[in-house]
Amino acid sequence: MSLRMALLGLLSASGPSSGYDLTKTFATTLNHVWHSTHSQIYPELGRMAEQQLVSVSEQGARGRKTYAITERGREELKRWIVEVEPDRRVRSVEALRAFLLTEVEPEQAVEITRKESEINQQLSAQLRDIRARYSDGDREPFGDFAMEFGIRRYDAVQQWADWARKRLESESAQRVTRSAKNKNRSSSG
Amino acid sequence: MSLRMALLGLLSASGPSSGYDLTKTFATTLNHVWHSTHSQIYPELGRMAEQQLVSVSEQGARGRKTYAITERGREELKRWIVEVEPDRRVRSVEALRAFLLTEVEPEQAVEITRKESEINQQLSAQLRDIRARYSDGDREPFGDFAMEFGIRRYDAVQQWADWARKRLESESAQRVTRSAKNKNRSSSG
DNA sequence: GGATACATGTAATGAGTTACATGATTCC
DNA sequence: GGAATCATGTAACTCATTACATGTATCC
Repeated sequence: MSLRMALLGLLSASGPSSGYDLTKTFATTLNHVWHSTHSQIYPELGRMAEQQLVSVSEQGARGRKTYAITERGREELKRWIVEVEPDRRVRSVEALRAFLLTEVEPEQAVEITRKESEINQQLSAQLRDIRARYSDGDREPFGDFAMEFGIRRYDAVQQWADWARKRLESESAQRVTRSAKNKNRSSSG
Repeated sequence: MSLRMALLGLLSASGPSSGYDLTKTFATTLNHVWHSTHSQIYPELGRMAEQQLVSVSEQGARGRKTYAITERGREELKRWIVEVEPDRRVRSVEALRAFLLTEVEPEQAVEITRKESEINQQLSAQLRDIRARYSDGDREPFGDFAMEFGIRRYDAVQQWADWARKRLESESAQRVTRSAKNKNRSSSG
């Protein structure tokens, strides 16, 4: 249902749009929220039209269909937001990698956390950028809460990665120190 | 591949286990990392055995099969961790709800953020608990990085929810103040 | 006339969920 | 003997990804 609700939310907030328009929004803003692509979006819009959650409000050039949210669609959306218990089952590749981090050589683990920090910093910056552009009048009314959510999540992962790298490096340092001591002991014994 | 790598990681770190054992670990610790259940785990172990990433090291009572990671499995696991670029496509119901928050009445939005904060606090506490028990000797060697990751992520969402609730409440307050002023104006005019 | 962007679709495959199904052992 | 737990499996369905497929309008 999430893809469906994301589509209804966009149609509600930004007004009537084509599948093509919606796909572009999914590729930019919504990419930080709920990823999807046209091969999922077009058939879903079709099913939603069948069920009268949206209507084809206009047919334009190049086969363009403009969809609008219906009253039924709006009701469904609101009902879902307040009534449906969110699915909290976690499936996070980042968390899994964290889980598996000690399976590889310490130097490789350090490199992974370094990269993870870098990428999450970039993603956070990307979102801050989108937010800055929105604030300049171009503002969609409902973006703020989601952007803040995304920024905080990316920042948290970045901070985790920095913490993990430091921990890995201090462990390596201890190992080096220990092996240096062993060397001294064996050469002096 | 993620389910497969989670299974290889568990077999590598905790030693030979049955599908049943692995399923229990998925239901507890790994639930905060990569959710899965027996109906996915059993067939996957079968496919992994076919491909010699694991071997059936023992057959016990009640049809119990104990799987062990093979050298090939270990290589595959390490290769995946360091070489395979993680899929960063986001699909987060929490972020989506944040996105849709302004579609419902302010009071409902406040209630949603209140609940979100509460639940994430509980999830964070749950993980801290698991970590505390691990520290008491029972320690699996590789849990720390993933637990820290999960705790930070839950805490970030909790903090977002608190921030969002405050923002929603101050907006409501402003609306109330404004409507009170309008009332005064109309009654005095 | 050719490149680019607009615009929509479908088919095959893979991953994940829910429900169904069965049987063995242990504890009381 | 009955309940609980151990233990493994499969089938139907939904959701998501990748690749294939086609055609139009605009800009240069």
